[in-house]
Formats: sequence, structure tokens, C-alpha cells
Amino acid sequence: MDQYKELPKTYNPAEFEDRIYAEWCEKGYFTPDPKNNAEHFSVVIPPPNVTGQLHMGHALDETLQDILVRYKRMQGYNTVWIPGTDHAGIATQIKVEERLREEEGLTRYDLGREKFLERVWQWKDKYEARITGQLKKLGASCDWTRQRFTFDEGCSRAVREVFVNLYEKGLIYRGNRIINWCPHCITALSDAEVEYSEQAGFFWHIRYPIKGEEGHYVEVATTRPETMFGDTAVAVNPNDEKNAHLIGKTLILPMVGREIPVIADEYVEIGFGTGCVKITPAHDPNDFLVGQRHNLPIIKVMNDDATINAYGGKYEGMDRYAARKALVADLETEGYLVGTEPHTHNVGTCYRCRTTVEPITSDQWFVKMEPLAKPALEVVKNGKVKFEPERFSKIYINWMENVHDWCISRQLWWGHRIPAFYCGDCGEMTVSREDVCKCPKCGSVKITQESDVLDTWFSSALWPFSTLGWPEKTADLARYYPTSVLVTGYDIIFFWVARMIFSGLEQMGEEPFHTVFIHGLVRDAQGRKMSKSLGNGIDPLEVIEKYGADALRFALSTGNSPGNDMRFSDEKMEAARNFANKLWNASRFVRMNLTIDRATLPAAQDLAPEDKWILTQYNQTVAAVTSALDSYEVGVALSAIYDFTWDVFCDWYIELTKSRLSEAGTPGNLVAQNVLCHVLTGILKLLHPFMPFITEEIYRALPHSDASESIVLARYPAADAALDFPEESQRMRRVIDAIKAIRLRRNEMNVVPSRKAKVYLETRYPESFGEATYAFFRRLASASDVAVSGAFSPDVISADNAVQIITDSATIYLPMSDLVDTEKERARLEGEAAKLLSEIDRVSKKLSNEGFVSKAPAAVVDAERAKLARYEENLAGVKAALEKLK
RNA sequence: GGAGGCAUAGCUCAGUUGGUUAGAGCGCAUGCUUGACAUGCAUGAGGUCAUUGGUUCAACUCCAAUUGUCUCCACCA
Repeated sequence: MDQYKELPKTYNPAEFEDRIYAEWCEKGYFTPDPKNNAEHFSVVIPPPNVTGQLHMGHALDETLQDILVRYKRMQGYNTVWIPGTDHAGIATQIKVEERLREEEGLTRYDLGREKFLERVWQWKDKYEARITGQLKKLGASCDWTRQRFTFDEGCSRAVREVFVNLYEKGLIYRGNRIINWCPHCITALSDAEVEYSEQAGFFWHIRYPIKGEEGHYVEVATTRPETMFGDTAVAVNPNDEKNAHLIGKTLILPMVGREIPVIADEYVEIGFGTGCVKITPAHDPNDFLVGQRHNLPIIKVMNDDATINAYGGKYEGMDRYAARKALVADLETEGYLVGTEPHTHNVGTCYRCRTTVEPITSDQWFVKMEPLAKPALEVVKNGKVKFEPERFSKIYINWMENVHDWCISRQLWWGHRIPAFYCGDCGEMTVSREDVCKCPKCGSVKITQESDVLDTWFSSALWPFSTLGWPEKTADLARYYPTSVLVTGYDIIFFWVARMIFSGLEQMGEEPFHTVFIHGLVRDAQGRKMSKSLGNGIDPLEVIEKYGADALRFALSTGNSPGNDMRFSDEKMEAARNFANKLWNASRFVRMNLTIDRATLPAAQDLAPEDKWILTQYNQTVAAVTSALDSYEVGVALSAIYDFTWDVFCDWYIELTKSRLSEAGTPGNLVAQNVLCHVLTGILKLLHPFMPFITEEIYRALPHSDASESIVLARYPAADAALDFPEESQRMRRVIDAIKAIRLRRNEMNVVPSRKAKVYLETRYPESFGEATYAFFRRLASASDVAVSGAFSPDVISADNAVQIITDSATIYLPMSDLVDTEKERARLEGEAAKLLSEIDRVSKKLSNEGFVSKAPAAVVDAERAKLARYEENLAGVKAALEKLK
């Protein structure tokens, strides 16, 4: 066998991980065979932003996806995982601008739109390459022949198509509405892009003089006094007895001198503050609505960079905060300031640059959400799209039910330019799939394209079908849409998942995926969010370098339960690496004992009891792992593999085979080799989706009987009823229990392993303790010899010359009387008897409960009865032992 | 204001439809170079499963309330 080779003495992932990944790519394993007519399993990657590099959150996301993808691929599905990156409009533009400023002292305006965009494309190429490199390091089995970018030609065509579609249906409109404005990024933001944070501020109480009533004022309170330049009314609640008389009066805006009316609107809460609210339609979303109801003028007092404009009079040109300070001082001097009180409130900030956003009226493009939200709600409510875990569907529904129209225009340069064209002569606007050079209305060629670009999430929303070639009717689209599962963190349900769902439904008429598998955040060892500002981020590449990609993947998937955050620590990495090392060494041991060059599972009649036992355990593990993976319980699946590998296979089965392995050339030796090989190969396959590299490396070194040259293509194990041997498993269980009991007693008595003692086994199950098992006692229980009998006569072994151990299936005597303190021994036995008595009491009470016996399932009742019998038997044994002791 | 999560061993966390004596990793203790692994082997100590009540023959598990804690959404000038 040509792949057959030695495993190096130490586990050194760096030695083989890159090499193996390169081979996988070269062989094209990740590109699905077009002739494979099996059911499809398709996944699109949540495209990482080309702003930088992958962090631990990405590593978790990709690991989970790769586990599912590899699992399904091994199960024979026509599997594809489409990789790609996101152009990340604002985020990337900010990064490039920052670098431009730092390195060349330039702004984007210095370069101009075209030159600046060239720089961004250069940046994109660099970081996209870096990200794909990281994905490969991690072992992600993406189909790189299908790699995409949200701003590539195909995606751009898709974006344009969707935009025009929605526009033609009246679902995209242009309007002057209040939006969130980031004065630093100089662009509009959608609601989702605003993050609120508590900030300390003040309530300024200001009085507005009533016209014609010298000495009378209306008092209002505000947290943003500088917006008063844009006040166009003061509102009171018409049902407010205290203030109703003010309605219809005219006020004079202090410092400005403009006259504004007092209006009635129920939006004002009676009893809160003075009950009088200044209305600034241009700078507050609620005031904007009030303004619409009362046809109030909209006076915008700020420029795009949040400096005050001409409406601010002498404050013109000042920054909003400087103007606020100056204005408050002036109001105080002039006697308009009634008071200042500290106030903490939630302030909206830009999710990219943290600048406080300014609500501002502006001409922007919007997507009308109501008609889109309806079907998007429906598919989640009727289960066509399932969230895993289910609770996230509530969060989704709650958001979708309260969604506002989506502001999609951004005053940026980096992004999909809105396909609206304006005629310089007649002012006609044309929205078109093709670039417009001539005005369709007046024929003028003075055409300019809308300079705004689209929200980056507009293109990500199309990702599940734009990556498959839409709007072309491609084979991929027919085969892989809808995709099978979307894996992502709960933090982008609104930004992305929701928008993909309504976009998919609207454009494709079908939901973009059936399942949304949500995971939590990766936190640091103290449970804090990893962030740049805290500097507690951990670079996945550094971890891979130190421990290997497999260990990183293991650490990220073990103990991970869907939707829950997890902590990441060095400790976890060490545990992961130790497991990899364990597997490596166990494999090395198996490998060095092999003489066969092809493993085949022996016929049942040739198998030893321990073989049947391990096969049964293995089979149960396979069933547990597949069922866990089928329900996205990645952590549960992995822990089943871990336990089986370490505790069952390594700690027991390998030990149990050692005597047969030492007898070269015997039939038993060959059987042991074959079973070892079979089970180890099975472990590798079960584990491959989680730890792809080490499993591949070992797989190639084993003489397994699979036809496939790579474990990537091997068939995932399936539970097999023919491998269940309950009878033999039970027998083996008794032997193992006896060995453990002996070890325990010896340990309690501080007997060193080198001191051997004969084991006398008194048992009702002599068939469980056949001569073949004696070697196990010698090897694993420090037995010098073994004798088995239904009952030993007192002249063979008696209590005063032996330690007695009572187990469920045997009474064991160890002739080590010199080590026994009779008093201690009696105390121990009495303690055991007491414990058994209390258990017997508990169980018999349960069994004498009429309700339990009649209503509980028969199997449960039977189990309790068996338990009672066992306890009673053990108690009799303990009592007999006590008897003998005196 | 609305919604949701979490609360289990010293620490970090599992516990898949209610049913053995509630598990793991790390840490701790004791003993071991027992044919691969000290990144190891063996053995052990350690938990009233936050509190209270309810449903049930049976509750760590389901329901309600309470307390603590974290998060999301909305946002009152």
C-alpha cells in the first residue's frame, strides 16, 4: 500500500497542515462533481469584510460551517461551500481614508473619487488575499473556484437588477425624511447602523417669551439646545389643563427672534417636565412626525459636518458642541436659561466610527419595508425558515414587525452607485438597468448619475443568489438555491439575515435558506467581548501557529452550544492540543503494531468479547454523533467522540488488546489488528469534520479498507445494527468493573502497582470471567494470577487472609492481609452497608408507591426492581464479609 | 418601556424530547516512567443543580413568581 507509512514520533501540526490543504485544493475535493445527482447541501459563507483580517469570531463561524459542510460531503451530498468577501462600504472607506491621512496626509477629496477608489481596490485585493489565506489555514473546505466578492461584476449586476425591480414596483423611493446622519463619515445611516450608548449630559430648561404678553414665558427643556435654531413650534397636549390655554399663542425664539406657534399634539406627555415641548422637525424623529401632522416648516440648522449653518445666526460655522456651549452661555446672560440639570441619556452613535449621530432631514433613498416584511415574517412563522436555536425567531419576528423603511443611500464613494440618472436640462430622473446617456424625456445628453452609493448590506442581502450567478439562470442557481443552512452570529440577524430573507423571497420567490444556525460571540478568558479598544483580541493565526488549526477548531467547537457565547482561553487550547496529541499517539501505537496491509473487519464468530464490546461502544458513539450533528449540536457531537476516543478506545480497548498484540502471528493477533484499525479509522472519520488535518494525516498512514484516497471523500460512519453485541458488552462491562474495583481498593490501601497479588473471583457469572480475561487482570489490576469460582471454600481463601471487594457481579478476594487494618476494614464495610441500606430504602419506597408502579413505563419500573435486587445482593455480600471478619 | 439569555463542582462549561448514584476540562489530593502518549496512567475529594411555589407516580429538566446577572430592541422632549 503506497500510502502506508510511519507516523513521526511527535505530533507537529505545522509539519503537515499546509501541505495537506494544498493537496486538497490541487485535487479539487472541494469543488462538487457536477455529475453527482445526490441531494444538494449548499452554504454561502457570511462574507468577511475586507477591512482587515479574520478574528476569533470568524474562526468560530467558519469552523462551524466547515464541520457541517464536511459532514454532509462525507455523507455523499452534492456539497458546495461558496466563499467570498464583503466590500463593507463605510468600514472599508474609513480604513482607507485613515491610512491615506496617516501615510500621505491626504483626504479622499484631495485624490478625487476615481483615484480614491483605485486605492480602495488595492486595499481590497490585499485584504481579500489575506482573508482567503486565513480561511485556508483554518482548513475551511470552500470551493475556491466559486469565490465571490459583493462588489464584483456579477454581484454588481445583481444589485442593479434588484434596485430597478424594487423601484419599478414602487418599493424603492426617494424622499426627504429624517435619517441618522454621521457627521464624521458624512453619510446617512440606516436605523440598524446606529448603536445607542449611555452618556452623561444635561437638561437645559429654557424659557421662550410669549408674544404680546410681556413677562410671560413658556418653559421647555432640551438636551440639545443648539437645535432650537430649527424650532418651528412648541407643542402641548390638548388635554393638559395646565397648558391648554397656551395653544394658539405665538412665542418668540430667544437669540433668534423668529416667531413660532404653540400647537396641540397628543405626542406630548402630560406631567412630564413642564408639559411643553420644543418642536424641531429637521432634527428629531418624533418632532419630524409632529411637524408633518401640523404642516410645520422644516428648518435644518446644520451642515453635513455638524457645524451650524446660517439659521444659527452668529453661531454659524461653529461645531454643534461649540455652538451649544456658546448658546447656553448667552441664554444664561440674557436670562432665558431657567436651569440646568444633569441627565444621562441614550445617545445614538455610528456603528463604524462611534461619532454621535445627528438626526437630520435629508434627501435619501428608501426601501419600503411593509410589503417586504409581510412574507418575510410568514416564512419564519410557518417554519419554512427555522432558527436554530428556535428562540432567535422571536427576536427576528419582533424586529420585523416593527421595522421602519430602510434608508439605503450612503454619501460615500466606495459602493454600488445608485442607478439613477438625472437630466441636466429638464431634471428628469431615470432609473435604469443600463447606463443612461440620453434623457428619455428631452433627449439631452447632459446626464449625471446619482452620486450616492448603496448601503453595503443591500448587496449582502442578495448574497445567497448573487453568488450563484443570478440574475442569469445558471445551473448553480437551479441546483443550489435555496441554500441549506446559514451559519452566523446573533449580532447580525437584523443587518443581514432579515434582509436576505425578504430579498430572497422578493427576487427568487423562495426563501434563501431553510435553517439559520446561530452561534454566540467568542469572549476572552474573563468573559469580556474581544475588541480592538480593549486590546484583548486573539489572532487565530497566532493560535494556529502555536497549537495547530485542528486544536483551534476543537477548542472552538467543544462545549459550544448553539446561540450561547463562549470564552476562549489558553487553557482550552491546551486541552484541545492534548487531545490531538492523544489521538496522534494512540494512532502511532496502533500503527507500529500492524503487520496487515489491509484492514477488514473479521467475522463475528472470530471476534473476542472485548472486540464486540468496543464495536458496540463505537456503534453507539456513531449514532450519538450523527444525531447530534443532524440537530446542530456540534459540541455534543464532539464530546461524544472525545469520550469514546480517550476513555473507551485509548484507556480501555488499546490496553485490552496489548496481550494479543504481543502474540505475533496468532489468529487473535490478526483479529486485534483488524479491529483496532477498523475502530481507529472510524474515529478518524467521525472526527474529520472537526479536525480535518490530523485525521487526514493519520488516515493516510493506516491500512484501512476504504476505497477513497482521502478522508475528505470517505463515507461518514453510520450506525450499524450488525455491530451491536449487547451480550458480550455486558460481559466485558463486568470485567472492567472488577478491574476498577480492584484498582480502587489497592489505591485506598496505598499498594504500589509493582506488588502483585492473586485475584480470587467469586461470581455467578463465570462465563464473563473466562480464562482469556485473566490477562486483563494481570495487566490492568496488578494480578499475579487469577482464580474464578462460583464459591471458594474457606480453606482456599478466607476473610482473615484477604481483602474483600464486593461488586455487582462478583466478590473479589485479594490475599493481602498484612495490609489490612481489621478495624478500618470493618468500618469501611459498615459504611458500605449503611449506604446500601439507604439506597434500598429509597428504591423500595419508590416501588411501593402505587402511582409509580402503575403509571411509570414498565422498563423504568423493571430497572428499579433490578436495582433493588442488585443492592440486596450486594448488601448480603457485605454482611457476609463482616461476618467473616469477626 | 418591551423582549430574550444565563444562574449546575474551586474555575470554565456540557447535560439532546422529565426516569440509574447529575458529567467533562482545568485545578486540587494520593500513587505510578504499567510496551504510544508526563501534552501521560491509575484513584479520589468536591454539587441541597439561585430562591419559592406549581404540574407529575417522578423535576437539574416543564410552568409561574422572586432575586442576581448579561444582552438586544425602542427611546420622553
